[in-house]
Amino acid sequence: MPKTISNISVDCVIFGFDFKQLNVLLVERKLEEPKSKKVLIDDWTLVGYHILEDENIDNAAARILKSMSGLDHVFLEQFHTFGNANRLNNPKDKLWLKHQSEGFSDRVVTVAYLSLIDSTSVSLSLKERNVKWYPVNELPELGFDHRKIFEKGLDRLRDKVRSEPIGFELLPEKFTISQLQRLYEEILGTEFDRRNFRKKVLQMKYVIPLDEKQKGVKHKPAQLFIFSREVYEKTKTERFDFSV
Amino acid sequence: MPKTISNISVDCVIFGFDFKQLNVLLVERKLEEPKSKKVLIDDWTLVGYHILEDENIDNAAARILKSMSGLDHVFLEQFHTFGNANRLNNPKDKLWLKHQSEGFSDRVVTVAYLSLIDSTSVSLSLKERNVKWYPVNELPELGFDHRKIFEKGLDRLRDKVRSEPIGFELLPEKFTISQLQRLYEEILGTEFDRRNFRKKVLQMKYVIPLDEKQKGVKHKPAQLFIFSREVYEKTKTERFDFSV
DNA sequence: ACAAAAGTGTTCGAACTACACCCATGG
DNA sequence: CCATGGGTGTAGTTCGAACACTTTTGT
Repeated sequence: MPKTISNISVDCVIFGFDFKQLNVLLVERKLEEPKSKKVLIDDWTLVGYHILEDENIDNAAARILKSMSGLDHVFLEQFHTFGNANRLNNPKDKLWLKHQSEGFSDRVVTVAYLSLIDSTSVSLSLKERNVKWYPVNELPELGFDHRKIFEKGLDRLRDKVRSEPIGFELLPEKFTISQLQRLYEEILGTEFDRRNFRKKVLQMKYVIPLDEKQKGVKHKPAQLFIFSREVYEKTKTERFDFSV
Repeated sequence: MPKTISNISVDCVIFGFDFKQLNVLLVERKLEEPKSKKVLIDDWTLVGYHILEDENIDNAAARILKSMSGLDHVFLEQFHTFGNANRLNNPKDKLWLKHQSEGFSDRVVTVAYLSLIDSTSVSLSLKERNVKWYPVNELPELGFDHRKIFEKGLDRLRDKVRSEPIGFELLPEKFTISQLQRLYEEILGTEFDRRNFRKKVLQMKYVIPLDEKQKGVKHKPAQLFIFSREVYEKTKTERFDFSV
């Protein structure tokens, strides 16, 4: 294992969408008393790790994301750095850090990343550690200050999704308009009128209709679309608001 | 001097507005060869410093901001963390760090903050170190990677100003509508129609007209307004866009 | 045939754009 | 009295909200 920097880490809030719910990827954190097998810790955390010497922090996040999901080149963006002096001070976290004994400091600043992945393209079965998708509304107990980090990541996702077409990162390459609508409704916690939503999406020149339909559904198959970042970058315009 | 953490720092991009231009606060970085008086370094940096042991990073930023401006309780928000492994690797920066000899690491991760201050309420004259407002379009050479940090801070300001009423932080408590307009035009680099801008601002219930006019101007004195964050928080509504 | 989701158009009000003339003050 | 910026209204257009029925497929 290459040497790490003891007081700087990276944590990733990785979102996925299964066409029903918005989910976040968590890793189980479990610690047993060696002899008695008494469970000392059994909760969940975001995926994260310390950065390596001579490693850029963006690269550290990409490395960690890849190690968990197998994915490369997906949406990954820093959103906040958490550095309160006492953020790892609760007993469970101190116990965990002591047992890890990998030379981590007890004053760790962590840089948090938002990641959006097409969870249909990922299978988690291979992992040694227990890794699981949890619906964002039904999270288990989280270790460290990861509840707070998660909340801020979700806030950031909600903000960004409102002003930039990043929702597509959570869908497969080809998607239907109502999948897109359900995604936005899940993220924002609202409902949209189907006709108006469709009208709005069809105006977006970067959402491109295919000559192709859904298959194997037991209702009228929907048309498939792809998102073109290229068209988006070419046609985007600035917008002035600071709402009334 | 209390002990600092050698590899974590804070840098503040502090914006001010003088009713003509958007400015940023810089500190001179000067180093002379002790004997020959030859100037080895003479450039500028953002204001920043290492965080202290047991100090929250937000508090570090507030401390640094106060030490430079004398101001407390102003807009201050983390916007990005810069942690490339080689960010302090150029010769001037290495030289500077060596001469500082305060036990700083050569691999420093810095958490950058955006700060908006009413520069009419600040006088810089008292400072020992050379501190100066520079128009954002006429910056001198910046040390370290501070040019990049500044650019990202300005981007963030432009983003935020579009969706939240934070521009008011750059104005005195009482301001006129055309001061507000000039501010937005400076930040966004655009021009607005005077009548439409006024109409839009008057719709905002959180911009409150006073029974008071400008004094000492050699034209028709303008009405003064104040911004009410309280009214804003009460009346704000979410907005869905991801623009066409 | 039925269940399930896809697809489609119109009307109304709100908001945005463009645009030109008179007013109050200091010098 | 002149220079400077303050203050005002209207018409045309675009954009968003509300709302119901028909179509296609699998079972």
